Amino acid sequence: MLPSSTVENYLKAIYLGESVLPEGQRLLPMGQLASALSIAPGTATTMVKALAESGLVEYEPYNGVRLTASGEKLAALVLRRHRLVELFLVQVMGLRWDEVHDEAEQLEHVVSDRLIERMDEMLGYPEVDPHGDPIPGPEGTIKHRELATLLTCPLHTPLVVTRVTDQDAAFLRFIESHHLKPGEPIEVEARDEVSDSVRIKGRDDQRITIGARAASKLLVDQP
Amino acid sequence: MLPSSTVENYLKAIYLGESVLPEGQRLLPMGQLASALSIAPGTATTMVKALAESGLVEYEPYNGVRLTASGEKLAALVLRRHRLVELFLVQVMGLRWDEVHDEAEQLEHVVSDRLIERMDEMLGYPEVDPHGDPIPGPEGTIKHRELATLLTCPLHTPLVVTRVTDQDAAFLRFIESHHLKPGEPIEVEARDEVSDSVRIKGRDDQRITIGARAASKLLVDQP
DNA sequence: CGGTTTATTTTGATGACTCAAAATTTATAA
DNA sequence: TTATAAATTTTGAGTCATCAAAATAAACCG
Repeated sequence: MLPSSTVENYLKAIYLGESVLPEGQRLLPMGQLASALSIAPGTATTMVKALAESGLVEYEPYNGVRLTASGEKLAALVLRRHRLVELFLVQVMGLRWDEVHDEAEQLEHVVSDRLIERMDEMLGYPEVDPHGDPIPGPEGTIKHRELATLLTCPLHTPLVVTRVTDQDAAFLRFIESHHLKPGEPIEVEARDEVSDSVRIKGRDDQRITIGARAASKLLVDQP
Repeated sequence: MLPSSTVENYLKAIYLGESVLPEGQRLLPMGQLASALSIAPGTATTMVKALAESGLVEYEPYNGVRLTASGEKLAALVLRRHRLVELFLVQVMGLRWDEVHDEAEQLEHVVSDRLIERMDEMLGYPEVDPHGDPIPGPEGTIKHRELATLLTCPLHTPLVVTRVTDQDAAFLRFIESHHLKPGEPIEVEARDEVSDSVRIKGRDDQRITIGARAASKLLVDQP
């Protein structure tokens, strides 16, 4: 039984949802899953029970859902396809990084293993996609690094943007126009609780202040 | 209302089915449609009635179905995506011509206009796909040429294979291994009713005899 | 603790697509 | 022309994925 696009989307959403959960917990609440997929809560419950039947998830009524080993592998493979496709569309097809997410969202369900491996080869076995998200290997193994956000990183320290965890096209264009794409050097000059903002020194010592919400979506690393 | 993959497949099958019909007729029988799509005859009837509701086809009970102008345009655009994708997979991705049909069968339903136009551009606005099938333009216009098959072409005349109208992978590999791909020079030496076969002189004067069934799938043109 | 809010699950229905098998129509041929 | 064969349509049912709204459980708070 190969999984339907719907099942793949559920697994992917659970995978991504789990990874944002506070340490320890690891059970994704149904409400969160439902809103990630833009479906009614009742629908999520029904589908998750079916996924549990198939051994792809563990389901605890009223508590939430988590992937089993096989569910996680499947989810990682969907993510692998998604991210390789994104990178391919940018690198080979010359599409803009803000327009590839939606396209990949469709392609991830139909692209064959054969084609994906060909893309992987053409791209030189890359480790991250255009947003800095890690690309799982062909076996579904993912190497993930702990990165600080602009809210948690040290101040006045040279850093490099390495990941942008939001696929909204307008946000991505904003990031690009201010030279904050993965790879760009950056330094946090100040954070202010009251104004809910972060001041950044970027390329050519340009200053820019962004909201905490946006800042939390930029992950940085030591250069 | 954008058409579902299912609707696209019906329109494509009707389009292709119509084109093989004996002159004049132009009404595709339900049975043929059903078997082209590998579905039960009753299912075809039901769906076709729905398509007629949407104005995509004309349906005459017990006689068959034909595309309306809008249905034909939609079908041509599906075919455009299918054929551009096939050519892209061969030319850019380096896949074999016998393995791209199935992949394109999936991709044709999800690939965006943006991406298709990009492929078209990268390929230099090609007119035919790897099997010699014509690629409809972005408006759904198709330029089609009358070609003879190996059963109808003149004997002892230099010709060029220009189209192979069968997507079966084994057949395509056979064609390739005997240098009968589109572009190859060829000459029909003899036809024999009794043995139901055709003798061909190909590249380097190599002789090969194939069945009439197979011969009817090779279209040729004056060099 | 007890009442209220919030999250989750259940219930009943729907739409798109499919099948198998029965009923019907059309075509064929003796 | 009339019986038989072949093609087509109808009928009844099933699957998958979804929703809205009612019922229930859990969490929160004064």
